[in-house]
Amino acid sequence: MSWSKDDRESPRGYHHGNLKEALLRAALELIAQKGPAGFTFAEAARWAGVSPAAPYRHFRDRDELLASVALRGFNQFAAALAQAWDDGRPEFFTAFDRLGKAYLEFARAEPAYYSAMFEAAIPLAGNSELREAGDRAFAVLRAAAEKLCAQTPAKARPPALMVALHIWAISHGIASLFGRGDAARRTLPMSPEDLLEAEVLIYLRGLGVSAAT
Amino acid sequence: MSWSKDDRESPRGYHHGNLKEALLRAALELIAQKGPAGFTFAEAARWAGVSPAAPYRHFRDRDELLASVALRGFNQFAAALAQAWDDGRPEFFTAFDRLGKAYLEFARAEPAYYSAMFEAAIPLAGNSELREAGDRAFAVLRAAAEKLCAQTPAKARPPALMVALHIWAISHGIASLFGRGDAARRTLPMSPEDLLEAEVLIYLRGLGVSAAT
DNA sequence: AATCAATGTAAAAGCTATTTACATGAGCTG
DNA sequence: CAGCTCATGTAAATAGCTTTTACATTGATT
Repeated sequence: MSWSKDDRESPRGYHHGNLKEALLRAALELIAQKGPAGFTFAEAARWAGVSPAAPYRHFRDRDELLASVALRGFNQFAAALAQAWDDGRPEFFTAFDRLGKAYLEFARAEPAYYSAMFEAAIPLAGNSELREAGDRAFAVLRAAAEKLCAQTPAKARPPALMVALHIWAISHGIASLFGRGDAARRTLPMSPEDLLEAEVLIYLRGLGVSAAT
Repeated sequence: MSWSKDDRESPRGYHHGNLKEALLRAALELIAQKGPAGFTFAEAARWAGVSPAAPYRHFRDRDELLASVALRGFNQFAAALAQAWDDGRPEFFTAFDRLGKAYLEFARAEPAYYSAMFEAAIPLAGNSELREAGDRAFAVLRAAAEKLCAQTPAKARPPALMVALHIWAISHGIASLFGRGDAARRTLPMSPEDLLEAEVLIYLRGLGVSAAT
């Protein structure tokens, strides 16, 4: 984070030049430090070196800034998942494993984004952009679930949508409960990654899909 | 909720008589309405009909009230889970199914408790009471996992602790993502209960445990 | 060069959190 | 029952946040 303490006071004239971006960065940093609840519009402004009223030229209110952070988070999340999944190449299991690890990696590396996305209780209604970004991220899980279902015994093939939701719930459950170092609310007998991998393997076996050893 | 709008203004003298309790109730109600972030110490005081400074006689600060709500939540949660599990009576599968439903039922019926418990980012350090209450709730899942593992083929019997964590992650994932009506961030092809039941059945099959039909 | 629109600022109103000094009265003590 | 004390409330003050409004500045456009 090269911008973590310096550019906030880079000399500037009356106009900031890139305030919107600066506010998004400041918000992200502040959320990382104090959680979505502790983050303050005024402090983000201070961070950017502008008056407390300036942010209102770029965001309707504090909540819209938070929603913008979440939006950016979903976009990065979708990109990270898509890159990890890589359309299932070179073959399903490796890609699927990468996908799970990427999920946890994102939650751990970007706890601020993750909590803005999933714990800030941002109302989806009236924010189609945000919903669509969330959908794009979910679409990756959905695509993986499709390929997973294809590996399943044709007799009792489950709906891919359901499987995608299951995978999501498992990943989110682990990321949310055990995935962020600071939140370490409980000491675990194994890493979140191992916990997730084991859980997914059991789930896959339940679906009748046997993992490559 | 018989106390939802009346007893807050029941005539009283200089002393409230039961302010601590009234504040806990007010906080719960306010969190239910506006989320843990929107809840305000001052408004809880107003709700109880006392001055904004009065609550400080009972809670160090706003966070301690929030933590007390979470504590009460964990206690009720533990009780609800324990009652549902009922030590696995009359037989494992019925009890296990009840347990899962009770988990979701709690998250839906008491979203305020649930979010105070899991989404308010209350630091566990220095609050052993809270941690212990959480542990008591988890102990129920743990006990169920023990009995579950007993049903498992002895050859590859997984550690009960791991299984308990898996069950918890699955349940929390579904409750947190899909379990609260208001949060309805996504339309589902099935109810959270059915989604959870299907997921658990698949997981159990993966463990080599076959459900009674 | 004159003007406009975008982007900042200053100041104010109305919240909230929290502290401090003071008030009240319930219950114990003698 | 009188008196005292301590728990529990209140009032008032400080400090910070959010948001609005009226005004200032300046980069761009014509």
